[in-house]
Amino acid sequence: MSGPTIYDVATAAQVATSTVSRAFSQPGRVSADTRERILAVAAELGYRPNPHARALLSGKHHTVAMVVSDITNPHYFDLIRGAELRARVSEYTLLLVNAEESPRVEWEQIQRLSPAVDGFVLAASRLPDENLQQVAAQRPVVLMSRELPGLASVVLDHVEGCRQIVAHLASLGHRDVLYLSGPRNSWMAATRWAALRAAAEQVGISARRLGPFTPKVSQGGAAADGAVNAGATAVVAHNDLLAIGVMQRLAQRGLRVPEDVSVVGFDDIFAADVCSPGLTTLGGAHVDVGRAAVELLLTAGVRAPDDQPRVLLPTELVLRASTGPCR
Amino acid sequence: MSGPTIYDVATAAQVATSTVSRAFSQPGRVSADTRERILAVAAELGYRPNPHARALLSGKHHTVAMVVSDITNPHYFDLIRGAELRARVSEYTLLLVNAEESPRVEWEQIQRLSPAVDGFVLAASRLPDENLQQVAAQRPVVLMSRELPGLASVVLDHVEGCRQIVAHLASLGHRDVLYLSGPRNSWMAATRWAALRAAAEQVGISARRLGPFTPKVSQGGAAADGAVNAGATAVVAHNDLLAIGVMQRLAQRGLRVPEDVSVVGFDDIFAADVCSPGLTTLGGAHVDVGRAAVELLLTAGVRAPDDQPRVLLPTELVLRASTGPCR
DNA sequence: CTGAAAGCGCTAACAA
DNA sequence: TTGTTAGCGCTTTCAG
Repeated sequence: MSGPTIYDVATAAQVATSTVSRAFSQPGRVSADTRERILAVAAELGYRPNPHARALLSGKHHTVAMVVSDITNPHYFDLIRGAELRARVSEYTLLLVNAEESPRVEWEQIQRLSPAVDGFVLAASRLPDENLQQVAAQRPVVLMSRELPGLASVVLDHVEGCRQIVAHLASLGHRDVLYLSGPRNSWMAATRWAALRAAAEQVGISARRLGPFTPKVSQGGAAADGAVNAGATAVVAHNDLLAIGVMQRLAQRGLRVPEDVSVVGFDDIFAADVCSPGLTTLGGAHVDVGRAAVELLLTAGVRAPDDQPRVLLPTELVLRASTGPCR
Repeated sequence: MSGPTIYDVATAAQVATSTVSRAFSQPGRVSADTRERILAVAAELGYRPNPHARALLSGKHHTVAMVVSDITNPHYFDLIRGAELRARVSEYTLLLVNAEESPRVEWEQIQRLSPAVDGFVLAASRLPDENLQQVAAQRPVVLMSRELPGLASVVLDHVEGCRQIVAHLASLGHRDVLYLSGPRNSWMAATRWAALRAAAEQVGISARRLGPFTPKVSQGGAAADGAVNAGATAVVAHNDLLAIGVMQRLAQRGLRVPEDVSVVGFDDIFAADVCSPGLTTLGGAHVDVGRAAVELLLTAGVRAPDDQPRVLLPTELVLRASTGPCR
């Protein structure tokens, strides 16, 4: 059932359990040959250290929990991949949990896992600020795609990215952009809208907003109809999924992209490259976001609460066929 | 640091630690009012049971590890989602690990995690049969997208699916199908080839094979060139990613899909629906595969080794524009 | 450099 | 129904 323990190894190797323990955790503090003998015996017996027992005493679990606000969204998979990658490098285990877009579920999961992990990386957390602060008081936390003063975070530079989007659209002659907004409690949605609006003002064009929409393909229909009704010449959808849904509905209604309406998305998911027309979208190294978040968590050591790093990764406006000159 | 323990709760509630323990794990075996008092005190103190301590003694970890052969492949996302979903229902934690297409990494990860989880679900495992048997000897295991006598498994019915593909192609007048094969150590690749071949024979057309190819978009170029060189009129790619890569290369070379070559994929990933032409592909409820695998694992209880369930889920041939009459 | 012994937080007999 | 008492497998003082 549950394999050999250090006792078995100690007996077989004729040493004390503590020596076996040291042979594994502090190789320096055991003489070379005893250690060798122990390792040999351990290997022969098929001994595996029990992570639970280890964690119980040491308080180190070698585990980080990643909470994703909606595991359904393909965009998050790059974050997950990056996080998994970085965790593995340090021989940490990545625990994946889905919050199902529900702050309550997110909170419960975090509370449940809290005593068993070294820290949390939260992807696009939907928790209110106060709750985030509470979590941070218990365990190291790194936010992804969200910022909060006092907490470490990794985000793509959407302010700059939105500026690029608006500049691109303006250069094509558009005098107005319509933002199809994401979920109400999404920090990202608020950030993008603010950035879009500011950028628009700066170049002297108007910015409007519609929504919120659940950022899925299926919601694209409603969003598209709203956009048409608003007489938009250029729409910026909260993410690529929504953008693709918008394009599908537009095509269905006989409107051409980009001749009648230009469409821009966010995330640069794989589908944005293969759909037609190809979707102009704000991409970035999402894998690096995941990677950096775990990196920050693992090195969280001794940073003061008022000295939490905010990592800003560059975005990249990927131009494809969905944007064109204003009609 | 590490919150209150049952001792703190016991003291505060004026009961023994065992009573506190019972109040949480066997609510029935404690009088209603003492339990209520305990829970109240626990809540007030912010007590959270420590999963490690619990696991150490009980041997139940409430955790299942999911090992994915290549987390890069979007197809697995559905499996992951399904697994996460089912795990959550039973308040199990899903531990996600990536094997990076390497049997060695896969083996090491499994060994490392083995003492800390209740079982494994292995997605498209690349391990040789013997290793799988060894793993199964230590812990309950459920295979996804792979079968092995003596082990529980959940797979889509590719035999039937391949028959549908071949029938579809034959009905369009194709007299030959070319399978662009997946990785050499992929059970799926072998299964698909065997099924395709058998189905082709049955309807009296020829089947050929090229590869193996790493099933990524980037490999589609080589696969496409090989297919053209072989004079194929219909190709069946190991997955949608490869199929999309093939279509891109074909377009680049001025060949039309489906007029010159029909293309079929596997998995029905999101991109298959939005690429152009839309990709005909063998889909299925992948989320259910993930769900069923975890389900099987959690109910693994007392099944004999020779009585391991093999769940076969239906496939569905999704017809899109990439297949057409033979030229 | 190595051994003895005391727990980490919790559960599971066994009593009461 | 509740309390007492051993541990689960490991790390970590503290001696030797």
